[in-house]
Amino acid sequence: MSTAVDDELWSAIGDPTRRTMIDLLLSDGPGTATSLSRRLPVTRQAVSKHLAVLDRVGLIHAEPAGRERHYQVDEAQLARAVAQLSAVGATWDARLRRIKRIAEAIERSRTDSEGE
Amino acid sequence: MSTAVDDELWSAIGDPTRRTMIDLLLSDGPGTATSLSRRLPVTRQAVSKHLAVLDRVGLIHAEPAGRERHYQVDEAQLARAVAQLSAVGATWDARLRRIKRIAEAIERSRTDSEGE
DNA sequence: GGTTCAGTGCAACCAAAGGTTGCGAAAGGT
DNA sequence: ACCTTTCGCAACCTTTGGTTGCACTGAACC
Repeated sequence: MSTAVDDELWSAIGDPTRRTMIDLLLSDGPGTATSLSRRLPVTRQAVSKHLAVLDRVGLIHAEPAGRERHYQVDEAQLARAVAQLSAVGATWDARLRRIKRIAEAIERSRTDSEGE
Repeated sequence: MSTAVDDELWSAIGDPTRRTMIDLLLSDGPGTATSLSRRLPVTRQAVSKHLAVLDRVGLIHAEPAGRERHYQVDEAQLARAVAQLSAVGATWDARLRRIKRIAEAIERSRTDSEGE
């Protein structure tokens, strides 16, 4: 099912603000806490905390540049996260399909014995 | 990007306990707060709250049966959630690929001008 | 060199969410 | 009738996302 490490990644990308931040870092390239906060409805400090969380799980890494800290997405780690997303999706999808097959089988056997 | 409705679905399936609950409801069929709590590391009340959350966003629905309340996954809604999961995954995947292409292009132009 | 300005980090504080315990109420089995 | 099981509600604790306020540092400008 899901391990502790998986849950860390999940909870990291589960937050809507952090998802948007990853989106921004991917679409606009590396950015700082201040630059990100300008494009988000939260303060710089909130962004800074989120960056710390994402950094801890390895989804991004910082690169000090003078007085700024440039954050950048770790592509390999994000690829891993995406893989886990699709894995859960695939699991649920498969179970939904199985349930549907069973439901259809029941429906068939019910209509088969309808004339009794 | 992400709408408010999307975020509701996300935060619903973002919680590890709720994800496991959905897993259990899919694999073992309908269940009650008590039956689920027996297979989870949390109390019945915690499970009950999660069930309420999942019910509010429509991912599951309850069916009162005597003194019990049987909860069951809403397949259509879960299918929608899965679609959103894979949508985000696909977006990030595409951006990762684009970044990789750009990086390779830069690498090429760098090695081209290496002999100067 | 000193002043000023933008970017950061740290600490205190607040509200919401996940989790717990304790209790009373209602449906079932004996 | 009694006891058990399941549930819902309320109070409480802890974590987390968010805020404000302040002190610090690198860079630019005089």
